[in-house]
Amino acid sequence: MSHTRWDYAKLMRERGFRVTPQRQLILDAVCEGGGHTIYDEICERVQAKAPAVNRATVYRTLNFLQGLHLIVAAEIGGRTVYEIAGLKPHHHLVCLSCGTTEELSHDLVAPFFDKIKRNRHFAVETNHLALFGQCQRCRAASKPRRAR
Amino acid sequence: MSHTRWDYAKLMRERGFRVTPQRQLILDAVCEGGGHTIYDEICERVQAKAPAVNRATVYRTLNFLQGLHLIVAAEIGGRTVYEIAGLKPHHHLVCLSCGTTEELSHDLVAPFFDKIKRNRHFAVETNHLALFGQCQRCRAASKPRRAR
DNA sequence: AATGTTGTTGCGACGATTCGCAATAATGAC
DNA sequence: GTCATTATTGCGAATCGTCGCAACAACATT
Repeated sequence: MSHTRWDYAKLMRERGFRVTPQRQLILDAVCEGGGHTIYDEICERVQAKAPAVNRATVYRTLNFLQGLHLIVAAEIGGRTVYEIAGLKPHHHLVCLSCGTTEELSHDLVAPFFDKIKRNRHFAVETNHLALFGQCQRCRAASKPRRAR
Repeated sequence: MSHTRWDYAKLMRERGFRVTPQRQLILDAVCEGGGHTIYDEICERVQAKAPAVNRATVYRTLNFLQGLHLIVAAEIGGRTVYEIAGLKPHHHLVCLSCGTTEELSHDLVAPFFDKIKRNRHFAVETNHLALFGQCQRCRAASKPRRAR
């Protein structure tokens, strides 16, 4: 499991938080997803091992883990997706016509963030950007934006 | 009221939609906010004039007005903020330490979107981007990220 | 001005998410 | 290992945003 690379237990205790089975299970569940994982998948994996874990606990823990920067969240297609943090930052292009999402490498984004740092002295930390627009195919077909 | 510049009534009728008091009130309410307005403020202003307007109608109308590009929405600090569209597209830098938001001109962003179009053949339409990070002052003071 | 058509609204209900609080259990001190 | 402290959980209730549907009202036609 890739998250064992960071000593998350130590990190939590250092800041006065407690390491609970629920938190470990939920962190594992996000990890098992590999890439993007939605709330339902997380709940499913957690409850397979511990059916008694409460819905509210899952929500609270996901926010908590975000606060520790152990996981990151992004809004894609109206859903919140989670993934383990610390991987290379990456981004998404979401088509407003057909709804598909493509990956956008950080290499293309980094110079833009650098420019903001130089011009505005603001250090962007967003590492999971979602940009909306029209993909190549839909643009060629000039498909209308679909209702959301 | 700045939105009277666009003949929104004509725009609606041309596309087969109807101009209702509710839609006018809600558009006014967004307008009165000047800059960013959240749902609660809109509701408050609308219900001051017409207490019977339903919650669902406000939500539906806000989406509707977005569809017509009369208003734009953005996620800032976990809240959805609305403002009158038609102004020059602009963006925001939100500081994770002190919570302040600065404006980011589209001039700085446009070349980035152009690059994406050239490289990925994807036409970004996001006209209200929010980037998170640390502002100059907090970076100098190396303030920690505040809890959310 | 009266009428018919049909886009909109208000309502109630639903699932999703958050919140307050008492019970529980992780942690440090002994 | 036992105990005290208090962060965290589970629970139920409250809130948020959306949906289906019947009643309503905007608008074109006459």
